Amino acid sequence: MAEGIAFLKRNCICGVLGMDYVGREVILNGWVNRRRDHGGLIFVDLRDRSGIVQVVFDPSHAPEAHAIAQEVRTEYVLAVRGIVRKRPAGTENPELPTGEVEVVAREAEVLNPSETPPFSHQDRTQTDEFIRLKYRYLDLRSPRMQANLELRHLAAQTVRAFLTEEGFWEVETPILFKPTPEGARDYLVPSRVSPGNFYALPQSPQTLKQLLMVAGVEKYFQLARCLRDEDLRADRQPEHTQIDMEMSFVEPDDIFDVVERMLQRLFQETIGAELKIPFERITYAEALRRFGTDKPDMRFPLELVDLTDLVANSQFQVFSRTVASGGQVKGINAKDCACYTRSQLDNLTDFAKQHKAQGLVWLLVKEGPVLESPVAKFLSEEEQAGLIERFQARPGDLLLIVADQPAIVAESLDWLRREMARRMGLIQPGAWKPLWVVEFPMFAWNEEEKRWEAEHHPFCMPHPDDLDLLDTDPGRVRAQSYDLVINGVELASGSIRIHRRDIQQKIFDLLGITPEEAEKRFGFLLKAFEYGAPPHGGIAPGFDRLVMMLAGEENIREVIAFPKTQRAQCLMSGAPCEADPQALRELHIKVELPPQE
RNA sequence: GGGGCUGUAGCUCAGUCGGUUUCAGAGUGCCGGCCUGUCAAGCCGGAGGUCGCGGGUUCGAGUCCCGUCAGCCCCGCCA
Repeated sequence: MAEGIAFLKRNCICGVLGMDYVGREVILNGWVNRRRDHGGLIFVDLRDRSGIVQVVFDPSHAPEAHAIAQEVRTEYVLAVRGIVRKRPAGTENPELPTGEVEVVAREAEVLNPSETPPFSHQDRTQTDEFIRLKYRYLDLRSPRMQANLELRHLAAQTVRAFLTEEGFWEVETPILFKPTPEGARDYLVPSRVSPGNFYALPQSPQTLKQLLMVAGVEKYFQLARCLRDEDLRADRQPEHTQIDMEMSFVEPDDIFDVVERMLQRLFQETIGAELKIPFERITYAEALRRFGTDKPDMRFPLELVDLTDLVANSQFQVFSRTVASGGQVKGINAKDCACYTRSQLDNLTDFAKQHKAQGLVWLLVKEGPVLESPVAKFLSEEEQAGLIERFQARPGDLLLIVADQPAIVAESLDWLRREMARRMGLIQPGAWKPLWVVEFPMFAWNEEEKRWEAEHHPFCMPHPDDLDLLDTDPGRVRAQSYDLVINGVELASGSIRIHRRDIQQKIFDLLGITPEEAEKRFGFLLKAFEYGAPPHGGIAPGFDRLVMMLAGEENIREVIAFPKTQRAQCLMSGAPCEADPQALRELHIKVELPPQE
């Protein structure tokens, strides 16, 4: 081997060292995690991916190695040859997995020095994310990020192993493709050899996986990168990974079954958590009625109670007028919260108003039970008794009521319900409550554009009982679609697809997609469906969100090696950046920016 | 496209009412010295700042106002 390249190569890793290694000579390679210079003895905590071990440099035993240890600094890459020995009595470090032993250095070699790092994961402070992202390769050295990367890897391997056992094939689909029918903005890639034409980066492999069903693959999956040019959030990146799945000859139950067992195994093998299967199921309509949202957090009760009929003729006009104008009156019972102070109640009212409610009616349940509230005098005895009964209220409870149009009642009470669960400490740490939400509406009415839109996507199969409604009342058509919600987070979305040309045509008609447009956008798919498309369906659990959940992270960036900022930039590399003029010429692209001040 | 929070030393932050012996400060890191059992080593010393950037108000701005840039959170959008 050439001079300067040969080095003291490791034959052991740091994290495994323990009493069973005592007396052995090992060679370790790693980074200087910390150095403690006592003038005579120097201690170096050497770190590799597996962990940290203390190396002792003693000038009286190995002066040359000691001299090198004097020169090294944090994050230097170091090779050490030495003897593992039990630490002297009283100097063991119980905080460190390898803390019973240490390595007495005989020889050391600096494999590479390091600049002083701009920040250290050993600081007790939390480094600003801007700095972490700029030096992401340093940030990824932290135990937290290493653990997240490993967890993500383990999750991917578990999913692959499980689906392989179930007979799925992993098929890679192209990244350069056509716009997908998902409704988000596409990332476009210009074609050099076909001037003026563009690829779209896939928002999902939706059409391709359906083609794989036509192709007879029967069970497909892919850890698929999905790209959408939309604004970012704590749980949204421009590129994310889905466990994309599709199966032939299935009904929703078949898909639920395989996903439930997959997640059960995934939670078990990554974090040792037990998911009970089958998961609970409710319809979209029921979710909205009971929780005000299509992704309810089932870790706590606080269900919405409907009072609309009870107060329809109330003297309290906030209630009766709302009902008369087609609105609803609903509320939640916050058990044992009647002790809330006036300022706490005002604070809750503000919270409800921030989430679109016009106001919040609160009633304290006192001994009797009787209701205490500024509005109590407007409520008849029957109404008060009815409220107490309907809320199953007991002295000490706090009733929170919103009267408004149904959508606003749902939204504000959903927020209020989650906020009260937080304030009341109703969420048990480590609780997992998966839930299938089924039978989403097929269409949503776009008021601005005065037309129907697909709630999921246009290849979603309508509920068999609702096929007639396609002609008469599209708004009531339920889709054979389903979401998987865990702890209030939407984790997967899927459906049974349309494999019959006549139904597909009807859907396109309703969505206002002309035959010409359908031909242009998905002609390749429709054509394929004419050659014996099997009944099929699928689902796509969001892999980043899953890992985020398993890792207990609040932010998707913590489980992605090189994430982007909210402005979709990579602070480390500076992407996106200007293109080379020559490259633009070859692509026949002229950049025209808005005038600058 | 909109709302909110943040921006002061490499990093994490304090900086009160606009001034005066707190106005360029602390901890940590860094550099140097001492130190043979530390593990957040210790002790002594030192260097280090365009207070994000631009403009304005004022006798005087880290501090007040306007604009702008960047990061984060949220709404819209989207999964």
